[in-house]
Amino acid sequence: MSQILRQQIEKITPLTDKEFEYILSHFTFKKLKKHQFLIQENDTVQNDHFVVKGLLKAYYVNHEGKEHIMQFAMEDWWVTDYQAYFNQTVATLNIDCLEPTEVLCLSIHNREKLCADMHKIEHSFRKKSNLGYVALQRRILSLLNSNAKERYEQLLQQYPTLFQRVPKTLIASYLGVSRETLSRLSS
Amino acid sequence: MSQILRQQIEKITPLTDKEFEYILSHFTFKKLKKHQFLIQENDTVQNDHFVVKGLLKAYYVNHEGKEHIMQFAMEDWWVTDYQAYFNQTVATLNIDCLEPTEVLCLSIHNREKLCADMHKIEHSFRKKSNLGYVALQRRILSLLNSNAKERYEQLLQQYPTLFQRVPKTLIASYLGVSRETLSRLSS
DNA sequence: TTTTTTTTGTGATATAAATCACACTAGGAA
DNA sequence: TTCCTAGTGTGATTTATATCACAAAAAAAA
Repeated sequence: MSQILRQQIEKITPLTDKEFEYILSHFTFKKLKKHQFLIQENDTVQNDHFVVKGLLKAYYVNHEGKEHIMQFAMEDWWVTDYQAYFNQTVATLNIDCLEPTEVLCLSIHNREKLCADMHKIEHSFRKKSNLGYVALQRRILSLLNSNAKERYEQLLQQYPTLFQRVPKTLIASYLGVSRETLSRLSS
Repeated sequence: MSQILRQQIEKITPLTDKEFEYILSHFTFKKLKKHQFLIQENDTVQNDHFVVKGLLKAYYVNHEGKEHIMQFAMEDWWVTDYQAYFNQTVATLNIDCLEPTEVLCLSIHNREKLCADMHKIEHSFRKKSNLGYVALQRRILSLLNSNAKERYEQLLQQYPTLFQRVPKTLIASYLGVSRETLSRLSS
């Protein structure tokens, strides 16, 4: 079950069984129902979460009550309110489950402990973070450079499986388009 | 002169003189004139660059010849085409100098060597990358959630010094607004 | 099954922002 | 100094997209 986590780390650096066991001992397991919140605005953010199974959305709700999706997270993805998690402040994002979900939770304390104890794992986290940075840059470029239709097509190409699991309304909210406009585009 | 680099690293982790000397030996120094390119589209990207002095813009030019600024970089900032740098592919961005500029260059090979040799420096790079990730998330949220005027005001608040050094035309290009619209906003 | 909620499509209208066009200004270069 | 280019402001018009409104379809709940 947690093999999916091991596989992810081992894409960057190989581990012995002992090492992985040690790493895993720093995580806790959490099971959530559909519609259940992982994090709500103003919560203190204890954990980063590795998705073992399921699908979540992390989103910001503005003063008009409008949602904007920061990220989706499915199997093999990490999700939390990173601003709050890294700076140990209060959440500005909400994260809830679009499907029944299972996650492995890593507190900031355990994360830092792991990184201090095991150079390997710090290496792996650095690499992951670098890739994440590049992915966000791509998204920014897409927002700056492309119109609604182009952004839709780019997303469709990048994450084709997402479209079978997520309603269009939410895709629209991720792309920064109204659902009506998105509906007109795909036809 | 390179003390500015040391200061940045030491915000995360203290260094001995020896350690810093060792780190610095992995960098090369480069001096550029105004309008000179640090990276051009289709270049192979050898280095990440720490700005010691000056100001640069990293931007994407689309098929219509329109520029979109991915980031500015001034003193104490890092800049390169990260997608190309980390994946050792060819640049899609251009980076050039808005002012006479001095940078310290770190090849990907030396970066990885430093990180492998010195757990401390890998730690520092991980932390930096995490902060960068959060900053990009904020920018995405700003693009999704705010109109031109709000984005302008957010930027003004976040980087007030930038506005004294960069023409409004470029601010517009960073914000994803036409220069005419930006001009009408600020009045 | 029936009922209720969520998701989607589509018309009509409003609006923010882009584009085109031109003129004015200021700072560097000759 | 004079020229020239980069930067800026502003009007007129167009365009992409948001918003409002309603109905149909699909999915979930009872």
